[in-house]
Amino acid sequence: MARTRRSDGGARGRGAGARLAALAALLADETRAAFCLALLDGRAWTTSELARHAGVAASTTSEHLGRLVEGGLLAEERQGRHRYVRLADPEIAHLIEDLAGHAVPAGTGPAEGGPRTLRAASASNALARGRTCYDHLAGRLGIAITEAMTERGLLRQDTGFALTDEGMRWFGEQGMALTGRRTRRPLVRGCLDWTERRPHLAGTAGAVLCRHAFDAGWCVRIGSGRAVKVTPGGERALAELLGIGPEKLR
Amino acid sequence: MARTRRSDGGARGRGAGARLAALAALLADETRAAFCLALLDGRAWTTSELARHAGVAASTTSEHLGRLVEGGLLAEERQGRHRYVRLADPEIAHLIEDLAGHAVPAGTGPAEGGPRTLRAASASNALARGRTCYDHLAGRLGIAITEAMTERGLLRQDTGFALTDEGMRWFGEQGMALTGRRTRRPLVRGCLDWTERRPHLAGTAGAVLCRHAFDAGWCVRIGSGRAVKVTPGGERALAELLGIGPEKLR
DNA sequence: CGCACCGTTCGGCGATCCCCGAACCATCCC
DNA sequence: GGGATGGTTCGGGGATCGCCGAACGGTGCG
Repeated sequence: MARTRRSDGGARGRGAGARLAALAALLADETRAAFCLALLDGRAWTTSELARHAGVAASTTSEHLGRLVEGGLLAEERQGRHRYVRLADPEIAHLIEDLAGHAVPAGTGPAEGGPRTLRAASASNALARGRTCYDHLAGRLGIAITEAMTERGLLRQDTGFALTDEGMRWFGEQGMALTGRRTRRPLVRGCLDWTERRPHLAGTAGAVLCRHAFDAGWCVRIGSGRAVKVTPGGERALAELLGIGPEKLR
Repeated sequence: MARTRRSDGGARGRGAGARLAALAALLADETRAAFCLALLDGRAWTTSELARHAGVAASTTSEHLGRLVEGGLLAEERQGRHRYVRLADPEIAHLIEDLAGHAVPAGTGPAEGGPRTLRAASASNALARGRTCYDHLAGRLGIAITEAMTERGLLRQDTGFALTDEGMRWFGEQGMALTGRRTRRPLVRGCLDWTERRPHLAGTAGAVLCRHAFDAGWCVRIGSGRAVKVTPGGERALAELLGIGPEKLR
């Protein structure tokens, strides 16, 4: 039951606070938060996969997913007896990344907590080396590309975050079309990398570049997670096109 | 008592979900959300002011503020018998703005809900015309400035969001120093305006410009809220410097 | 000093929330 | 058809949360 005694005060429309609270409440549960973080890999998960991942019962998962879908954070797709869910759109993904980036306890660096087991440590290393961040590249790989583009004058980060004219040409020369896209999504945006603490290329251009990197065989996914690995051919291509030395990718 | 049965899964450090949930929980209450939205005006409020604004008891307010401060969202300053609180830093302000921007119910346009009373309608109009968004200018005023700068080649929004070299020079010519600032805050960033649905200038440059606008008498605050009004002198200055016609500010 | 005011702490009430297991429905496969 | 699997619904239990009023400590002012 909604309380009604709220002062409107700001006159920005009654209930702006209530709507903000409702949105935040969707992420204010550990289990739902774990779901959203898992879905940041950009793929669609089934109910039972998420249940196993978070360690809760299937019934619990079902209810949580219902709320997340109704709240607009997730989109669902039914296939046979499976219910696939994924993040509703890149906007949402960026919002969650952003929020998660602020959720690290103050003062703790990248080593934060630290993995407990050997297996976890190696997985953590792989993620730090290269991973996808929803639909673009992050980790040292993403940073290396972003920095190299900046050094080569394709991207400027000193007065904001935008492609230069050369940068636009470069995308075209590589066969990655950026024109003619009519979406509300920004062409370029910076996305703060929580392992590297620096922005990497996101937005439509980041997504196109990521897709191209997979299509051209520059990198491949490791296992079923978000981690990606640069192939030998990818190393050559990145060195040739952007002057990225192999040591930047280790 | 924290539950311990979580699967780590992503190996991104146990408890990433828990931390995200804890952060979101701070905003997941209608009263706390109302506090944060009120504090988006960039000023420091006292406990009792916020209590009156949100329509809750002082004791309730005190407890909420304790949690928000402990969670790092708010900074506090004690002065005599008053406790002043404000948003901890511009990062936090941007995070809340961003989250609030996504909290509008899908499909509802700027008219959303609509003010109930005549007084609320006039206040709402004033806010739509011009307001501060934490420490920079928003509303039609903020958009008009941003668009004018873009048209004049001072800012480019087509391939991201960044000042051009001319833009950097322009700031210097106006006596607004942007160099020599060494903060982790980005020099320029876009901030989505929820009444206009377009980005306006934020970041350090946005804050400097806003401060200059007040110092030079281009605009003044209306009453005690976030709304601002352009002065006659401000109209002349904006027309002269950026070619902004007075109709853009109505 | 004495009064007014701001803010905090504490006890307790009511509501909500999160979880699970059990029962049930739908789908797929043999 | 029959059995296995994925997903949902429902009831209930346990914990947390948000709120208030009352009592209390500090500060400022006449």
